[in-house]
Amino acid sequence: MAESREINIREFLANHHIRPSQQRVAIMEYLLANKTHPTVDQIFEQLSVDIPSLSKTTVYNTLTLFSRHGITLVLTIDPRNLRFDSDTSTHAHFLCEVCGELHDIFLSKEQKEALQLLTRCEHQILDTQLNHKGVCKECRTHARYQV
Amino acid sequence: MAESREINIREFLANHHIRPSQQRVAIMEYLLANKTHPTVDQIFEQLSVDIPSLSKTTVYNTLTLFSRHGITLVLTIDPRNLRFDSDTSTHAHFLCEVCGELHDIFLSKEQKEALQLLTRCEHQILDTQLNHKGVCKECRTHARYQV
DNA sequence: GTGCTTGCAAATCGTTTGCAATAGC
DNA sequence: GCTATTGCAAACGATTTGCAAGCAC
Repeated sequence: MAESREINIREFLANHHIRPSQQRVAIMEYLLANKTHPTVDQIFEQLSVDIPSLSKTTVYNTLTLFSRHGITLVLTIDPRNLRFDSDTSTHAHFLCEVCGELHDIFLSKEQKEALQLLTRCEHQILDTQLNHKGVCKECRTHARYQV
Repeated sequence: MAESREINIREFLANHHIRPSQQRVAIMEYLLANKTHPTVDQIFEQLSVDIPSLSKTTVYNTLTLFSRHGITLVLTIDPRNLRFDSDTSTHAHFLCEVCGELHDIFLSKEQKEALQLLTRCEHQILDTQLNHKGVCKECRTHARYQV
């Protein structure tokens, strides 16, 4: 299982003209398995367990490489850290200002069409991000915050 | 002219329960006059000419205060710096990855309705930002960049 | 063996914090 | 006069850079 997945990832990277080093495969595998928009630190901490020699520089290099090749998104919604997302399909994001959690907001067909209408302008758009901030469902219902 | 504008800004801040200190008035005046989504550094450099004692800490404090009171937006589109915007009306932004310029994208009535449709979800949304990145009109036509 | 990739250490730089001096109601 | 605000200096922390060692074709 894990082995065939790794082979798929190697092929996936190779198809995108990215040499599939151990580190790169591990990072892409992590991103695909953890759709939590991890920070560089989170990726680094987790993967360091299996790859003790891993350097944070390599994580930065790899994520920059992935995003240049369009197989990873760099999310700028969180002013504290960059966040990374291997889901490059059309969706929005919601950052909870109470718990800091970053949620995906998947869009209906109607909403995707609406977004389509919003991605036309005089400039050449290469990337669009729809970012919401506020208080997430969990934090509201659990009333973990004070006004 | 300048004097009456300053008085208006003092009143504007007072109406929002913000004590109108010299620095705060100057920063708000700058933001209203320069709708270029300036960084903290740009605001600081410019205002330092007239207020030599100004501290960058005060610029940070003031902008944080303004955004807490909802009279200024903190834009997170540019991963390099926070950007500030005194135009809190509904509009999108475009960051040119060639020249670094941050442009306003004003929306048609239709587009505003489309965005309205996109700002409904299970969480409590307090702020929404629609961010585009790519190559701006000027950089495309002047072919200042290489592929 | 040549060039790409990695990883260490240091540098960089935007932002935050602690605290004493100051200003404004 | 009292409290809110300012400004300095230091700390912090995310990201970048330079470079030497290692790896893969």
